[in-house]
Amino acid sequence: MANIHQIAERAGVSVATVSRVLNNAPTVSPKTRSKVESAIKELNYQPSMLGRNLRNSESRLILVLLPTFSNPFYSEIINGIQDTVIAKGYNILLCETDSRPERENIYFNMVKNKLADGVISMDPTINMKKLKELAESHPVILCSEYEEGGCIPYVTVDSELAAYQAVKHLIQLGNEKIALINSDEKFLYARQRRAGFERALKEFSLPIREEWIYHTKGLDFQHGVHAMRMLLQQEEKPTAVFAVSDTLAIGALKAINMELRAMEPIAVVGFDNISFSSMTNPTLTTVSQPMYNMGCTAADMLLNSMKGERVENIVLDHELIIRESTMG
Amino acid sequence: MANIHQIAERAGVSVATVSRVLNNAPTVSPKTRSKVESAIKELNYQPSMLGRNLRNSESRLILVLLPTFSNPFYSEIINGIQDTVIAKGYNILLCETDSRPERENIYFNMVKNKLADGVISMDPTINMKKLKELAESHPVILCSEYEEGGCIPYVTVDSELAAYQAVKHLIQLGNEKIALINSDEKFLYARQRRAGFERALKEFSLPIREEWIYHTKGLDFQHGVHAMRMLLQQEEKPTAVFAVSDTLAIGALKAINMELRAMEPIAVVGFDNISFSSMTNPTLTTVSQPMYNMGCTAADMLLNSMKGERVENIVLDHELIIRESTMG
DNA sequence: AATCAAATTGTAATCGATTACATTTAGAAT
DNA sequence: ATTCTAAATGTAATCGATTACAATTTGATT
Repeated sequence: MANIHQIAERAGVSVATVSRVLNNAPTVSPKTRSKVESAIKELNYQPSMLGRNLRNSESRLILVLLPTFSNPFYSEIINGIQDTVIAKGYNILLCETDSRPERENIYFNMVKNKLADGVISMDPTINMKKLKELAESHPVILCSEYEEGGCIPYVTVDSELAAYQAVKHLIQLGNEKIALINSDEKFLYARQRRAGFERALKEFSLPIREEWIYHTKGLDFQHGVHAMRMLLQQEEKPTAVFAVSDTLAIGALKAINMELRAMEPIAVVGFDNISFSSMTNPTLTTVSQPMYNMGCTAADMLLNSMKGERVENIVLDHELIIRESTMG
Repeated sequence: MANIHQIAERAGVSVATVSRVLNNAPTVSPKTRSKVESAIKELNYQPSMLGRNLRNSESRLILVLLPTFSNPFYSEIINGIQDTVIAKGYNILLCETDSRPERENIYFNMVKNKLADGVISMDPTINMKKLKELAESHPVILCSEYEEGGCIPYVTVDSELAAYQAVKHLIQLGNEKIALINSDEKFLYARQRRAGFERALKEFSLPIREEWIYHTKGLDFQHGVHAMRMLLQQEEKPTAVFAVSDTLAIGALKAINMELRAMEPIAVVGFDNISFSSMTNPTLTTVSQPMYNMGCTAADMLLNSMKGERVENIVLDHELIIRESTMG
């Protein structure tokens, strides 16, 4: 592959002029420009990003941290990020941390090593202390999961309110025995959704019963199945369930289908509106997060932050999507 | 951020020695090494990948092309690729082409520009001509979708055989009216799965009826729903369906549930064994592809190819997973 | 023709690492 | 003490681009 010197030689100009043509500098005469352009064509030249990146001290790569590829929730967000950054000449380096701390270090180093110009983290399990340290010297944005009162800008939805509305919906349907399938409350979103759950119960003077609150060890379908099985073993069974993730809710639906063929149905509400949620039987009532838009927003915020602008936190709107799982 | 010269100065050695320490060269004396190491610690130094990459003329990035994030089939493969390449000090640049040709060009240029050292393509819609051109000068591996008799090494499963076995399973269950929900037959896998479908029918002297073969315009659930609706409008309805993707099969299941509450069930077989396929109601009989392993294999092949080794095509084993959707 | 400012082009330093080759040092053998 | 070899270290070129600054060209004006 040719380099810039060979182009310069071929076109009979200096490397500076070739570089100017490559970067559309206005001070190149038309004749010179076309000489250079034809040399580029003849030698099938592509400027090396390696040289350019070193000189410009940037990689034009955005690091995106996510806990797992297997939750479709993240796929949509990634779509938004990708569309936004590509339009600005950036690309994304997708990194699944799998909640493994040693992976985290690899990725943090990539930023320090200048292999990435900025970071969008969607990983609730991330080491916040280290991330904050990184954020002091590099652009970082949190997407979906964030830190209250922290210094890293974020885009998210109002989880507490959404949970409140979801549970209120269940109550207004006549349910008085409502269970919560939550993930680990070390995550902020889990604490917030629980808070919304409790606010709704209190507002209608319903008791909060610990035996109807189940904490899962992960967000996979199977965890939802298991959680629901445990809830169904209670002597007094709940009549409705709010799960903090669609994957859990879909697992719960599965468990209900398996265990209770003949019994009265149990209402289920999920969270995220992943595309599967309209394919289940019954279809799933859920809180729709604007995932694609959240991705775009996070990317815009990061790009602005990289330009040195101050960016404000953003809370996007959610929406309760009512489907069959809460319609008897 | 400090650079190698500052470390050299601080440690009282030359940059060459610092570089040797960084790269674990055996010819550095223990004293010198520790001097350098403490300088590195004191200045909190991280070597710049930009400089290193330029000098070594590599990016240690692998480009992975996929048509979409929204099909979970790809998520698992990516897991395998990521685990494999990370272990060798590489990272992946995930690129969703969305079947948009202009995106393709961006990505091809990234390789020519040295922003990526090699390519794994899982995109059936890719411009094969351009990819072959690229493959002449850069390492490229095809994963899942490939080109028969082409020159680019691939890893895949035997789609024709798997489809044959899936349809044979339906026939042995007593079904004589079997429909096919296929995607566009411009894709090799679609042609192969159709061939397997036809082989099974012929073997049992069943007619191939064009009105029971539906071609979708995509792989989303909704396409499966629509396809099944069309099939159910036939005056003579099929009693079983083979869909070439789990997403289509799950959509078909949904359509069956919606349209036929009281009728005798229609057996459904899918393809891929995505995790959601065990959460549907009924659970889905499907052909399991070793997705994680396929990712690992593709990554290994690419890494070997980058080392200059010749790599052979690999066909991995599949397995028919029988679940409720073919159990009456 | 001479002068001058503006437009264009070139020279060479620079980004931060690696490494071939040259040089110095250490330690053993005489 | 001298010589020699092996080990350790240093010097400087190199990868391929960008860009400040210098130098040259152009063309209008007098």
